[in-house]
Amino acid sequence: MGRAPCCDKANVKKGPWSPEEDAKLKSYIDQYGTGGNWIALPQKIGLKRCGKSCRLRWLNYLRPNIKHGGFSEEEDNIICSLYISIGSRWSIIAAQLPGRTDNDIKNYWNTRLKKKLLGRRKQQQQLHHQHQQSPDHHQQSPTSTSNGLSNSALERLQLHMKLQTLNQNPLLHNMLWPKLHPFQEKLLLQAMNDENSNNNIMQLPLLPQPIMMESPLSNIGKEIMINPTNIASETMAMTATTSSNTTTTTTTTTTNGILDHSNCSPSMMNNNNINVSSYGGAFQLGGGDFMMGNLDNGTTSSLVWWSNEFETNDVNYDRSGSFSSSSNDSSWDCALRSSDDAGLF
DNA sequence: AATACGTACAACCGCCCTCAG
DNA sequence: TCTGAGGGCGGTTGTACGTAT
Repeated sequence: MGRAPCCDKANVKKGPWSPEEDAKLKSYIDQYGTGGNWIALPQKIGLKRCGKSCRLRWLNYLRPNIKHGGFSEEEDNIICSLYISIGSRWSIIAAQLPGRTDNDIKNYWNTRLKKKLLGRRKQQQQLHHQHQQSPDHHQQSPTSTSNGLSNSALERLQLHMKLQTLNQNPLLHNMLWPKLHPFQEKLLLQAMNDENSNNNIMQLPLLPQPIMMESPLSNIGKEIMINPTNIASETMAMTATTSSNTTTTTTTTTTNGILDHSNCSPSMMNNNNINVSSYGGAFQLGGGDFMMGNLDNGTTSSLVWWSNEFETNDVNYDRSGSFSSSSNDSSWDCALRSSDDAGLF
């Protein structure tokens, strides 16, 4: 049985609010408050509006001290930082920006800030996806990418990547990403901890050993070890270890597979460890930027990394690879390929 | 001047959560 | 414990306005 509607939709006005309606609503709430019942409110004041519509109008436009437009650089920074760490939880983000509403921030993000930060890459991706939608390619869900990550998660990764790049240039970093207020830093850390506690955390110690990884689904030893010195040019050895067996696969890359961990973001490194949360990390491998993340589509789980197109637009920088597993302890597929997009192999 | 296209944003939709009965 | 109403929230749509052709 379906839920009863909150109002009589046939007799409810929709669309933009008139100044008269605004005045009625504001005047009543100023005088009596909302009374804790938005559904009953429009009848009380003779408005042919849904209670939810009244609530939205009040919260987003009529209540005092609401700011519209004119987002500052600092606000951009806060929105971006929080989006990276907690995703599209607009109400939480709005709570950190006095006078801003979740709707306002959401609109600002979707129409301007996202384009400002990701515009170039987005265009490239759209072109690429158009290419991929040929009959030879798999159909993709409109809300997911080719590797199964949600658009939101991918955007957050892309933004994180952008931040890593900027972090390597103190001048740019300071210009574009002003230092966060200590409270904002605390909030970020808290949000990240909350997220980490609910997901697989992977430690990526940089040790002079071949790349190794264990199944994200395995309960033991979730870590990847990456050789920080030269990995043989043109080839890369990988060992995938699961809880029940170990297989080794050697694959080739089209470029020198030299890991330059000196370019890892300081925020991602701690005593030679790279901490990767559920939404991934970033590092450089042989001149190309990589992002890494754990993805789980319900039936399979895998650690995936993919490259970020560099400003050179040189396709030689585009590489991606992934590990995948179909069950907790089954064998793994490992691959690294020259590509401009990520994917499972 | 007319039309097409792009952008910004207000508002709606519907799902999920909370809580009272 | 269950159920349903109300509130909260994120995603999406509709439309007005600006710009390009």
